[in-house]
Amino acid sequence: MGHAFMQLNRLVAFYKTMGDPTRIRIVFLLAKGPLHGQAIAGKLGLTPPTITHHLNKLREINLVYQRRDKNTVYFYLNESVLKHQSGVLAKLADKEEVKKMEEQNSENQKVIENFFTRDGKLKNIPAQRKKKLMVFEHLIKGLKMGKKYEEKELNEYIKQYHEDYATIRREFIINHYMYRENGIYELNPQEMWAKIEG
Amino acid sequence: MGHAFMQLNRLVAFYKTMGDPTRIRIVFLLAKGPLHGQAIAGKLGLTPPTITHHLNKLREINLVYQRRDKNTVYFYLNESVLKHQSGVLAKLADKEEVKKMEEQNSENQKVIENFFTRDGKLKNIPAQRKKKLMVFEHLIKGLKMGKKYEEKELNEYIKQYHEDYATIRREFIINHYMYRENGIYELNPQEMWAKIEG
DNA sequence: TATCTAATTAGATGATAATCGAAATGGGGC
DNA sequence: GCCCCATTTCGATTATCATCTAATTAGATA
Repeated sequence: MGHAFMQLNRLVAFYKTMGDPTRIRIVFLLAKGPLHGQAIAGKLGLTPPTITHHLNKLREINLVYQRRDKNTVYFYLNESVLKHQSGVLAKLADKEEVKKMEEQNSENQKVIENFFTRDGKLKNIPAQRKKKLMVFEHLIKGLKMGKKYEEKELNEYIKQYHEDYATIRREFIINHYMYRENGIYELNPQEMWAKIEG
Repeated sequence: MGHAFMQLNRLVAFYKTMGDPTRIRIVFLLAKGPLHGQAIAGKLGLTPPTITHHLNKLREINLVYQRRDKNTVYFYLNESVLKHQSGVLAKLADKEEVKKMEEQNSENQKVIENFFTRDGKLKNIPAQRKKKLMVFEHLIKGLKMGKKYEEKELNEYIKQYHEDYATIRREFIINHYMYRENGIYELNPQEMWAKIEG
């Protein structure tokens, strides 16, 4: 979707998951067609619990899905994810792509500079969706991954930047930067947009 | 190079290495141009020893190289490796490519069946280079990675398959499946061709 | 309901690895 | 020859993880 920010966590999770011989072999097997657990265990010479373990890892990064037939669970490869994630790093080998990313990065920075005062306050919430998201992504950088926030605590945090904490807090939820569970707010791990470089 | 066999180890090493946030960030930094160690450490907020550690890992998979200027070492990204390794898994998302691999696999199997007797002896050494390599790759599967072989021991192993152990032993060296160091033979780690599936 | 089978969970073990502070290395400049 | 500086090595710490065996779940069949 052409963002100046990247989901570093997802990318890392993908590569970490693939950095295991057993899982690579499973992916090669599934590329030829779906298989059930015991078939995989048999072909690889490993026990069923081990296969379950690895299929869980592969499912966490959305690389496999499953369908049940009677007692047997068939596992399928999700090819689009494979293609997409492999592509991210490949782009770095392409000078043109790198230049594009840099431009987007500086575009982003310009937006941030435009909408924030020199001492870090948000002047106003951008009307344009793209810019609005850039601003939100900037704001959530000050929040800690995995930490649970009381609504009051979150309001205080947002108020550092802008009066209308209620609107912004709501936008965080709408755009899936955070989620709420009985009154407690937390960053959405899947949506941890992190600037990759220092 | 269109082999039915893959360097599983190398592929896994690549993904394992990239499965770390610090190293991904280093790669993103270097994609924009070379940098020296302390610059990287500064940009990422880590200490120099940590950076050295990660650059070693990245060098092991050939993803970076370095050039020295006075006291400062500049690190460069090796783009072709990045492109190539990213491509391997991406191919699995493409039905056509998978079919090609399967065909090569079965072609390979046919060659093995043609040149070996039913009880596993090698009938003769193929004249055609491509087939010859397939046969050698089949033979070295019985050797252990990392183990050091006396010449006599290696001869014995080859003799299981074929009389002319001297020729075959020499071919192992010529084609870089093994290397020799003062009389001791060992599989070349870089050339451990492993069949990916069970 | 009893039983079979495939899959999963739980728990244990052994191995690998990210990071840091402190110390060592090694080339450059004076 | 001596000091400076970027880099590297060493050792310790802490955390993660692949794999197994044993036990459990749960759907299907009879």
